Amino acid sequence: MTQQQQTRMTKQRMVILEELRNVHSHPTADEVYGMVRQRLPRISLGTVYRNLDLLAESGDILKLESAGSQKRFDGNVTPHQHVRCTQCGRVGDVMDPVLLPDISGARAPGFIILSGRIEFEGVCEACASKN
Amino acid sequence: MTQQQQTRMTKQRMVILEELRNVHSHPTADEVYGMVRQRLPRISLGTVYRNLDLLAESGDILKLESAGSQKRFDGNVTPHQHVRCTQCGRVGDVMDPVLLPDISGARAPGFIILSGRIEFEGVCEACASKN
DNA sequence: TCATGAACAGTAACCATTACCAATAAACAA
DNA sequence: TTGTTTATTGGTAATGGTTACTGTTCATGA
Repeated sequence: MTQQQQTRMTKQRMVILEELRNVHSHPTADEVYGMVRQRLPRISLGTVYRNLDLLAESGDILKLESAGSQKRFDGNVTPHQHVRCTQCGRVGDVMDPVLLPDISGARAPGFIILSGRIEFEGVCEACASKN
Repeated sequence: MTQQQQTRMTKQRMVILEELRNVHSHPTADEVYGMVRQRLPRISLGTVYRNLDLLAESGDILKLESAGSQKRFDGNVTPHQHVRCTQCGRVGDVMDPVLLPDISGARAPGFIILSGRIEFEGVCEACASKN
């Protein structure tokens, strides 16, 4: 990971990052907690939250702020797009990114537009089979 | 508003809808509460939440689920796009919608993609002048 | 005008997240 | 290797947005 002055590579931070990179499920903080606890049973939930924030800030992981009551995290920082299940909130990766059109002309009164992205919505298989 | 069987047009629901239509600020539930309380001082916050959900479900208003800790609401249901200030969460309208590219070919393993939209991020003037 | 039950006000509960603090352990110098 | 510094931890309490509950009220159709 990107080492910065005054940040220490703790075992907890290391394991969180590893677990997140080993998985494609875009887990919530709570789910990360469950994963990490299998290797570090005494880790606290606060530590997980703190490290997820730090890792997102340093750019080692992605924090998916898109809709839903819980935030989700992604160990894959290469550019790609996401679908979110409108029923359960689960997030998946879109295979071939749809090209974002030129947004340089976009204007919004009272705002400076910095970026834009495409957000997909849909239904995951688990939810689809329930209906 | 779209009248449905077994839903009653209460004064509270009416005022919430009116206030939301009179404003372009995409308020949070709490801000709607503040606005409505000037006309109905005894309304409860729970009533505001309940009606915002019902109005969104009936399509009379928009619930902006996009990132941020608080949900925001929009009385303008004609198709348009939004910018969100990454610092304060404020939401603004994009003037001329950027055309969403064809997403019919988008694939995501384990998901059925139903829709896509462009989300803008930026900084609002209030936050920009603070820096 | 009356009867019915959807919706209300007020309040408690919920849940994801953040803050706090004494104890621990990375990182670096000696 | 040992000691010092202080970022980070575990455990827990607090926060804040939202939802659920309950007895009361009032919109609606007969």
